[in-house]
Amino acid sequence: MTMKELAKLAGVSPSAVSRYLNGGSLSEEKRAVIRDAIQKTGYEPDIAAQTLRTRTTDLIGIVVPRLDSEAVSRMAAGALDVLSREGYVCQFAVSDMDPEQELNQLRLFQTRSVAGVILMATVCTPEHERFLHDLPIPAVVVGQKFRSVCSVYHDDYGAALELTRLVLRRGRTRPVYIGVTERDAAVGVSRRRGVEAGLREFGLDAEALPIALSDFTLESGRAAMQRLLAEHPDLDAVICATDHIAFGAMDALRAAGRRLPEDVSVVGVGDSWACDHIVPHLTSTHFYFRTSGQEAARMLVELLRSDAPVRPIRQTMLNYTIQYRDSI
Amino acid sequence: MTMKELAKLAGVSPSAVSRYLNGGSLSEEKRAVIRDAIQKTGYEPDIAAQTLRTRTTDLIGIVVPRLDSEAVSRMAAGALDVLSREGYVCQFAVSDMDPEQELNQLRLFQTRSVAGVILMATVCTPEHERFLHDLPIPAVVVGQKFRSVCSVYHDDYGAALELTRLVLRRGRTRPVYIGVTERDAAVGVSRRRGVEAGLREFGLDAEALPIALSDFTLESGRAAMQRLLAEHPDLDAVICATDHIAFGAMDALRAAGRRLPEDVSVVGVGDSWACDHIVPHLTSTHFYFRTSGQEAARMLVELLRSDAPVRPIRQTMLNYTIQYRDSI
DNA sequence: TATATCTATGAAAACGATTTCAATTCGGAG
DNA sequence: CTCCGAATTGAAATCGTTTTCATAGATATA
Repeated sequence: MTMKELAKLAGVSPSAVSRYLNGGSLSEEKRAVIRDAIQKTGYEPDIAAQTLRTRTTDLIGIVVPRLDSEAVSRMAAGALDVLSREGYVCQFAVSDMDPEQELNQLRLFQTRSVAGVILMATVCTPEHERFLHDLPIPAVVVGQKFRSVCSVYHDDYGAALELTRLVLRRGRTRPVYIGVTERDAAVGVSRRRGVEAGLREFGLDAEALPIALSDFTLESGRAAMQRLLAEHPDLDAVICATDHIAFGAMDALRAAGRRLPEDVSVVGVGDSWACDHIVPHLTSTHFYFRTSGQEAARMLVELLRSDAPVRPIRQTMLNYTIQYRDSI
Repeated sequence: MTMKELAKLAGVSPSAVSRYLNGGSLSEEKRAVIRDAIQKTGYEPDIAAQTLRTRTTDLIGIVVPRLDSEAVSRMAAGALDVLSREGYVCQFAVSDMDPEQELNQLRLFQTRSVAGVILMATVCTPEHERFLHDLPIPAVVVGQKFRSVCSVYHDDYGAALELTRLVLRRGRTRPVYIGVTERDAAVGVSRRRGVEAGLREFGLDAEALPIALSDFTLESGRAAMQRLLAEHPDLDAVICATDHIAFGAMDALRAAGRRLPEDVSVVGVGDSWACDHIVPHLTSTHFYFRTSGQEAARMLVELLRSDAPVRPIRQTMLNYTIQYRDSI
């Protein structure tokens, strides 16, 4: 059923139908006739023809590092929630943690003529900044702070700082840190800096903080913990960049015969649902992942709807909540 | 840059360019000229125009009950993996566990002229069967068995049966079951039936099995456990329809002063990553969620690519692996 | 050599909407 | 009664491709 057929059936011109749908000036009688015809036929306009003609879509591209991760899926759910409520349709692509892939997927989306994109970034390189800034369509970054692009991110520094204070306040003096690659400005750099700031507050030498690097998996966290245990057997606290790393670290500590939390305090970041169910319950900071996705989506919608010639670059940092549990 | 402009620049007709891109008969010289022109201009054909003209797309719609769930996100990741590798683009929609919404979202996808759909179903009603069977585009269901639609599902019955055997073989005689709504044929019905079959194998009265209903949240599992504890204080085993329910049940049992696994055995289904990290480690069955998503995607691709007039209805049941841990 | 079958090619007709554009009608002001 | 602006209307152009269709040349078959 095309608009032409529908028009013939209603005894009007296609233009009239188009005006009916898009709100042009039209007499009440025609309006009624067309309404009836649509009612009867269940006519739906063809989206491909519309986009070809109007050169606009309600498609949003979302690039995520991976889908099967608690933090990411919560962000994605938040974004999808808001966007579909606002009438947009979301296309997802996975970058597989590869910065190059992130850009490739964004390029791919462009050729699919999406109206805007959301990127859950794992890094913040000058190339990324430039690419996103020069993108001809609105873009919002989640999870990393991009100076020249709209972004929504978490208070990584503050969360790590406060967790560190919490640990040191309990009298721990030989903390170690398990972090992730420095290429990740948010998780890799900000959280480490927060920890170092916490150490300095307590008069400790931040330069001397033993650090092991891990990726985002539990297994890798376990391995990192084992390395640290070998080098610093007298450690009495472990600050981890993510909860999963902390879970792995706890495994390794237990396997090494350390009592938790008597011998060693452990903290993570992210407040995974499991924090409350492993033993001991893991102290962590709650990050509002779903909210960050929703916020990014709202930002994007605003950019898409605004017809201002120059678009403001808006940054939103979301706060966190300390979840004090038994692991310290 | 349109095809027309590109053609003029190369000194050929638009048809020639189209033939170059789609493999029509074309002389080697023209081929070279066009290649150069595309090289130079970076021309990309317009997708909207293509779909308008050819009436085909490489868009796939995927409807999931929710995105932020371990099982779902793993399935989704598997599907996305295969589909994007095969050159398709995936649009996601959330049904929010509402069977009506599942159909609505599928309808929405149809108006967006997707080439095919994957539905992660929570129920299997006659209406769903009919709707999907009558869909003019290929469809694959994941997680539920639909007789008249291609589907990929797990061996819910077998997994529940074998877990029940495991529990009873340990000498437990007063098991209880925490399940989910019977509207969910896979999780609600098949798993319960598996448990009942297990009971009968050991000469127990399946009719007398105490059952509490829960939804898919940990909190709800905890509440269900509390109800069962109140009514059957002498229970010595809890079989749970999902791992999250089991986690909640373990919380409630511990709160009630029961020792795990000495006083009560607990088992779940799904093999959440956390099974290995809560205490006691939860015995469960591993389901190949990612594989199910991949498999569904492969099925769909096959349907899309096949030009056979009549499409076979293919069913795939995936096996499971018992993960024997300390909770029993 | 004549005829039939290919390949190579561009002009032009779709695909299904929106958006000029020009024509018509209709009030109301002069 | 005439004239002007606004509201209605449909014909036709347009968006950027793909796909006939027709034609011309080339090659193969008889």
